[in-house]
Amino acid sequence: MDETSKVSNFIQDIIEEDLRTGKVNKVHTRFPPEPNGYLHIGHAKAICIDFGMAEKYNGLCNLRFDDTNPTKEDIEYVDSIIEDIKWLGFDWEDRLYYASDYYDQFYDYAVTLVKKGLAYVDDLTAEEIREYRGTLTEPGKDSPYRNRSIEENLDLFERMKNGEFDNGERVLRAKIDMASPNMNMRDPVIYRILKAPHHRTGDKWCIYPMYDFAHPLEDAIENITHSLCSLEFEDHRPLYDWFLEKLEIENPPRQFEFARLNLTYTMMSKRKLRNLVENNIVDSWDDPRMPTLSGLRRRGFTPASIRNFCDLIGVSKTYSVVDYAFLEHCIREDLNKKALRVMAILDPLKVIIDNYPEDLTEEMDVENNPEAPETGTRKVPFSRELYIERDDFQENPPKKYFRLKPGAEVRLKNAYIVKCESFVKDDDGNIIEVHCTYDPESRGGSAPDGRKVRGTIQWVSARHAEDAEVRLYDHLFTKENPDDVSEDGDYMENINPDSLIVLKNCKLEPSLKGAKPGEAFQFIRTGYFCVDSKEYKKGNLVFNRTVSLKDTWAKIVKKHS
RNA sequence: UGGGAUGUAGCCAAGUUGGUGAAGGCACCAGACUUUGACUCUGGCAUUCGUAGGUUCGAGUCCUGCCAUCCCAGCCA
Repeated sequence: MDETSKVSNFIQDIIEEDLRTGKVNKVHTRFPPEPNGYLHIGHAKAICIDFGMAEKYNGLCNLRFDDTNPTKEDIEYVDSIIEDIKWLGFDWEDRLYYASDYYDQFYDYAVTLVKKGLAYVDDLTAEEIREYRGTLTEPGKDSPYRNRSIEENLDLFERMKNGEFDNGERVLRAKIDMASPNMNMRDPVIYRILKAPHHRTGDKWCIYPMYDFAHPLEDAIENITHSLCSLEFEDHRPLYDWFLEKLEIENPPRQFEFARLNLTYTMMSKRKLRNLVENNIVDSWDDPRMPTLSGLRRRGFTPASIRNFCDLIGVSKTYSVVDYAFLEHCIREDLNKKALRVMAILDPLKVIIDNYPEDLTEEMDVENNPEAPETGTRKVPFSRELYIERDDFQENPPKKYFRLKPGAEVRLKNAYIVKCESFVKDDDGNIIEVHCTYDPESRGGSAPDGRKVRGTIQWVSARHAEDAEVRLYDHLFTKENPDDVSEDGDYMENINPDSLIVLKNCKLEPSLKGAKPGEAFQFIRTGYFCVDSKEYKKGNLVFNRTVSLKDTWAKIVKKHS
């Protein structure tokens, strides 16, 4: 994608070697999601690797839904997965496939195995199969049905297909080695009876292939050259190769495994993410705090930032946990170039310029993005009563506080230099109003006498301000590892109670009134924000904080406290 | 105590057949610049590659032992 892809990784090394030796002529990969949940940032890594490797070496990458378990899968997930991959910017052209497209072929392959004496129908119950399998340190033992005749197996398997048996009554197993130190080779089940309608094949089938059987075959059918998956499938590779060998597949695909993505303060398990939704810890799969692609999208992350992130973290076989700050860096880097700068006050404090005419409004010129001068400028109204950020005034400030303080000057960005003359407190001692005078000679923000004003703050004209709700998001968990829990607790105890802070009384510059979902803004000196798409549909103007700006001052304050 | 894998800075991660300098990024620290305490820029940040030995003129790269961590006993993927 960019200059960083120069850095090599072991998969590139393999592909380059294969291309060099002529082992393969054209790289062909696939991304094979099971449509049983929403895609998350961990899938984005896999997508970037699968599609990225094909792209880099002028090959092809298929999108294939691995839909071999109708009890867990749904069309809803198919749709969301397609939307998310498109959003990331990858294209599979006309190569959208489903494992269910190959059910007839899988069945034939299974029959072939039976005919070769390499598969048999087992009548053991699930419970018995588990007992016969042995343990990690003890070998398993053969099922009493292991040596049925080929004819009987053929007959039984066909009757399984015809629906003559109930769920769980019989399975088809590969005949390999019950004493193998690799559990996956102890006569794995390859077909089970599942009397459940499938979202694509309806009720045509009541037996469904297992992943281990289907995967190498669908890869072979699609002429996949490099079947990339995550580390936990390493133990399955001998089985993957076994099927291809026994079924005499020519130019068989090969499987390579890489480490999946882990992020600090984040969980990737589909099951746990589902729990968050079901327990109303978040309000949906696309809650902006979720690591799902739909959540990140709603939060304001761009496809470019996520792809760049996936590029930068690299590919290896080392178990790793990437710092969330790395993701934040990537989105800041992208948005710094793209986001329009605007002024917004999240926690307003009224400022009155005593020597400014009551009913005057001036239109101040403000640059849209200094990082992209071609975006030009806009007019922002200025008047006697303004709002500034409550943080930007302090009665008794610490040293080196450059913002507004009694008797001192500060620059209102692109407007005037003002001096704090006095302030008003309510009965509880809260500052409710700051009175200033302005220097009429400093229009635009610079003083003709050349005096230096160190602090510059944002402002919004009170009578022109647009009211809006702003949602500040933070990590969903308080611990880097959400599963770092006490004796018999679970990750729920690490939920961050402040992961969402809703601010209802925010004052925005009037140009924000027309903001649309998908537009990125930098609220100057605060952070990057976007319009919440769901609230927008309901007619509400709500901004989500994508990520804050880096805050050196906060660091200094923290260090001295 | 079976099998498979992995161990390079706080984090991610390059290190091709062993050969003077242990890439790069994030984070962090120091400084410059600044009408965003942002951005940008400059400098710093592993005498050492899990560990103990061995081979070698020379090892992160080869050999041996040990240690640590992860994965596997679904009719899930």
